[in-house]
Amino acid sequence: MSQRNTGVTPQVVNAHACPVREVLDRVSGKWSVQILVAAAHGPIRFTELERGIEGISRRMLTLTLRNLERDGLVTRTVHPTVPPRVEYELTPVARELHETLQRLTDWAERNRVYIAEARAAYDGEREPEPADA
Amino acid sequence: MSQRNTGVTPQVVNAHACPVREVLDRVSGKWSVQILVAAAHGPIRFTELERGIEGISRRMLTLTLRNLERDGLVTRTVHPTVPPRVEYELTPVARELHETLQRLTDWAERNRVYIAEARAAYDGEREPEPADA
DNA sequence: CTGCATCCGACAAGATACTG
DNA sequence: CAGTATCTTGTCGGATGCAG
Repeated sequence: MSQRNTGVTPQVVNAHACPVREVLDRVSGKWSVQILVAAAHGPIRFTELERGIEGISRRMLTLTLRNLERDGLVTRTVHPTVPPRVEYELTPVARELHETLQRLTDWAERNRVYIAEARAAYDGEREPEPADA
Repeated sequence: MSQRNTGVTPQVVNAHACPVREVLDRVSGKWSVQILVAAAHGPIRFTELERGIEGISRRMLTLTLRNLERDGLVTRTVHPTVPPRVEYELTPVARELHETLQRLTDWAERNRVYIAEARAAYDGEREPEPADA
């Protein structure tokens, strides 16, 4: 109970009725998906992820990685060399997820413009003073 | 600039490099998906949603609905009757999304156990004192 | 019935600094 | 190189009350 909960994962979470939310909660972290994508090409090192993701902090990288590992989505392999070398790799399950996410991407791509326009239209109706200063 | 931002939507959002995140951000709201699901069967009224979703507050229902409307995912139809009657319905684009989300659900269903076990195992390794009080 | 405004708590995530 | 610990902040979401 005195767990400080350092971040990211909803540990206690109320039982989800809906399985969709269950997935989303797991992937909804700000960085989870990007890590999944970055690691999709094959084993990748901590620092490579850090530099590859642009904007992520060490903390969030570690945290998110831990959660993915916890859920069995990535494996962590420590090579006991002189300069520590740790590699992360997607598990088969995560690869499936990655493919599914791909579908979402496709949807996003297809409808990006539609949505952007919908937003613009909606926002435009409410702030009808773009005339000038 | 003096927008108070009442909640939910990341208005200003930093340009997302990754389209996946774009979708997720749009759907990652705590209630977005459930509303999408609830409305998938056809036009549905505000109160019906409120009672059907269990646990959602009026505030969040309204806000999430607004966002979905803004993104062109739901349509809002006001029937000018004596007791106001408003119906929400998914747009075709949202229906596509709904189908895609279905894939995610399937993935979740298939691997629910796997993940649960992975978690249990991971957590178990770190708290090896379940002996007794 | 449908919806907005305000206040407030919880938690994810950023910044920074320190270690094996 | 690969983390961990602490502090702070931003934002989501809950509670409540008012209104067309």
